[in-house]
Amino acid sequence: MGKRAEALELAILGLLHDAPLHGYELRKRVNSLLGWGRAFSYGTLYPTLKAMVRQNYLAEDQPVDTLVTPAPHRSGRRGRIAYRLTPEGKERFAELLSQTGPSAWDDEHFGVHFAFFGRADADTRMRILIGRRSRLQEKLDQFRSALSRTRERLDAYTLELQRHGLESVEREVKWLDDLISAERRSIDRPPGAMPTPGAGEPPAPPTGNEGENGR
Amino acid sequence: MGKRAEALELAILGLLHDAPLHGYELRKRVNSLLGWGRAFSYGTLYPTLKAMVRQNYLAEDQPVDTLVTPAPHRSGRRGRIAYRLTPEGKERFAELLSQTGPSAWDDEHFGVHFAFFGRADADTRMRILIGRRSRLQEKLDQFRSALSRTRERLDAYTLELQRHGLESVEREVKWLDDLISAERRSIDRPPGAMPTPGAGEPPAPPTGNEGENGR
DNA sequence: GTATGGATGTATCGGTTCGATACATCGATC
DNA sequence: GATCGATGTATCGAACCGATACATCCATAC
Repeated sequence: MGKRAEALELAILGLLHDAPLHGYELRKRVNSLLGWGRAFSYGTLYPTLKAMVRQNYLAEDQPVDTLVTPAPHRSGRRGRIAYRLTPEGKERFAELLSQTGPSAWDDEHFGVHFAFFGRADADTRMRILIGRRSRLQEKLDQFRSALSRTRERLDAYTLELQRHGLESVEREVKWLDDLISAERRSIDRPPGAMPTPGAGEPPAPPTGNEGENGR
Repeated sequence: MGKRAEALELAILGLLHDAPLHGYELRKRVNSLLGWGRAFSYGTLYPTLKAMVRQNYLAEDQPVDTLVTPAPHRSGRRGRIAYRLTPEGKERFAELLSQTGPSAWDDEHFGVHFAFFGRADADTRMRILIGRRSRLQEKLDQFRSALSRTRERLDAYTLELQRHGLESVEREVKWLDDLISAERRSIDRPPGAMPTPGAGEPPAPPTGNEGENGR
């Protein structure tokens, strides 16, 4: 199926879980949900939607030509097709949601999985966070060794690029560490507790995070 | 030609500028040069190399079967093809290097261009940095407006994902600001000055950068 | 009133790019 | 002396993007 379409499938299932949507809106939401990453194109979205209909995860609600807006003199407005989750779709969502392994913590997948963490159980959350962390740790290691191997023969700009890349990954690891310890705390505590490891929340800063969030 | 292959072309020209390399090594260097981003596959590299040979930017040095390593009893070792820059290739490199515009500060392109900043003139550098900054500012704006539009109906995890994404972009803008002011300073100063806006260099920290680079 | 332009919407097509794989040599380790 | 992993070139089918076509709605300006 392709890694990217796999991530898209989860995103679609998750977004349609609460309310039916049509393609255009769906795409906007998917892409703002994963704001930082690459955007999905229609050329990926529509074929994926059709495939999911074929597999019976989704159903199409054709609007026939009835009132979309209760406007007068409506006749043949180009219908917008609302996609709705079937029971099989809900099952599929649960299945994808609970899966751990590389297909959950790869660069392509992690964001979507994280976005729907609220619907996953604590065990799955923890496994994915740990997996993602060690994935990044790997990346960090080869980064550092490549850097130390070639430091002499790099000019200032290339070196700065490497340094910045390294710092970004380090920062992400730190973020994950905070999330992980927040999860651990909420396991020991009543299950109604929220993570909120961000900057600005008064109650329980995760570890020792400086809130140097100027402006 | 495709945006991605365009970036690859510049990377190849830049890496071969000093010394010829063969495909395997070339791929490793390209991908470690742009460490953070997506890696290029052979399925992209080899066709691109062939196209560049066809356009006369590169020449292939077939090793025939001579000594690659001065080992004894050599005969028909599978030759590794070293790619070498032609004069036209050098011209092409200069041309790509000096171009500004979206094709220099897009997500796909910025990293490669920055990596070879040392070979570009100060004017080009500044234009690309400014362009990149405003590109990120755009992204920041739509990020923030999307966030304020939907804040209420987001659960804690989705919100945290958004917050983290936003923070990453903000951090990148800050990085660019430091680079830009370092560039400005080195324009007023003698042209032999180095940027070195990173953490750890004693001389001239760019603005007010905290070096909280623990471990 | 109407045109011009932009947001909303569905859909497809050509070409680019990926991921997996085949194939082959080399050095090491057991 | 065989098995393994790294090095190396190369290709193919499938996945994916980007651009575009087409159509309706609604604002604002003319």
